[in-house]
Amino acid sequence: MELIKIYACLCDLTRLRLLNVLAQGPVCVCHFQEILQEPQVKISKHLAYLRQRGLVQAERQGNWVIYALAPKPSRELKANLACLQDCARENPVFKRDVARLKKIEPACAWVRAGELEKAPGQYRCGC
Amino acid sequence: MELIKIYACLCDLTRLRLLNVLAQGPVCVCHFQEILQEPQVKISKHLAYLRQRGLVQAERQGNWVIYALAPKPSRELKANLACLQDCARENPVFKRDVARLKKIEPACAWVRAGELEKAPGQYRCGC
DNA sequence: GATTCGTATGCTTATTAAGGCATACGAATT
DNA sequence: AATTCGTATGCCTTAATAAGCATACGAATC
Repeated sequence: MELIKIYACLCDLTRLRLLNVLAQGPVCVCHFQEILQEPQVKISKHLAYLRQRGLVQAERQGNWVIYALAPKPSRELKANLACLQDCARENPVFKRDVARLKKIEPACAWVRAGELEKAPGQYRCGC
Repeated sequence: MELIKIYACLCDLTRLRLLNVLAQGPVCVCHFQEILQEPQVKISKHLAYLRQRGLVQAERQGNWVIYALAPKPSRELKANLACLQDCARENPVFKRDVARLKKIEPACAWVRAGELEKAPGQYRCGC
């Protein structure tokens, strides 16, 4: 059942943090490392977990892989992500993550825009 | 974190069904068996799981143990139970459970009211 | 006191998942 | 071609969980 799958995705702190950040917009893996302060393997595996279950989408842009929330969420998923957003609003961990996101926002926007193709020789992320 | 605990409780179909039924009011274990059509051990263990994590409350009345939703749910719990109710509304499994509940409603009400004390010799549940 | 009923718990087996380490991969650079 | 960067995956260990069977428990009955 769809609902079970969703709740299974939500019952891990790392995944909750990932989804909370993604609610702000697409983010690449290295930025997640910076924001969550967690090792790359951990981030990558949880993103794979979410992707396999359809909560999240990945798109490669050069060296980076940019993740985003699923484009056409089911009713259940939409409702639960909204609920999570509501619950996360007052939580220090989630708030801190979003704060860190805002700090590196320029880099994220740059990556999201796909401008790397226009900027050869600058394939370093800076994370 | 509170949220993780909640989602862990929600990521099992049996527990989801239990909570959905409990949203209608207190129910005793044997009625759960009738409603969910699942063996007693399964029901009992999942109820214990929910109770240990504070989502649910148990009260003994004679031979029966009557379960109810936690009296003072946290903001997160309240939000997620509401979300579950919303998502469950259109699901055939959940709808069927509630329908079965309505069918045996009289017996449930009788048990809930604690009238067993006034009716000695009738300790049989009828499930 | 022995039995019955409704419920809970201990034990076992199988599945799933988390975390970390090492390594593989594709793309871009030199 | 070799290297570097960002990312993914295989393997391992450990822990958590689900399910079922057998059995224990408390309360009520006989």
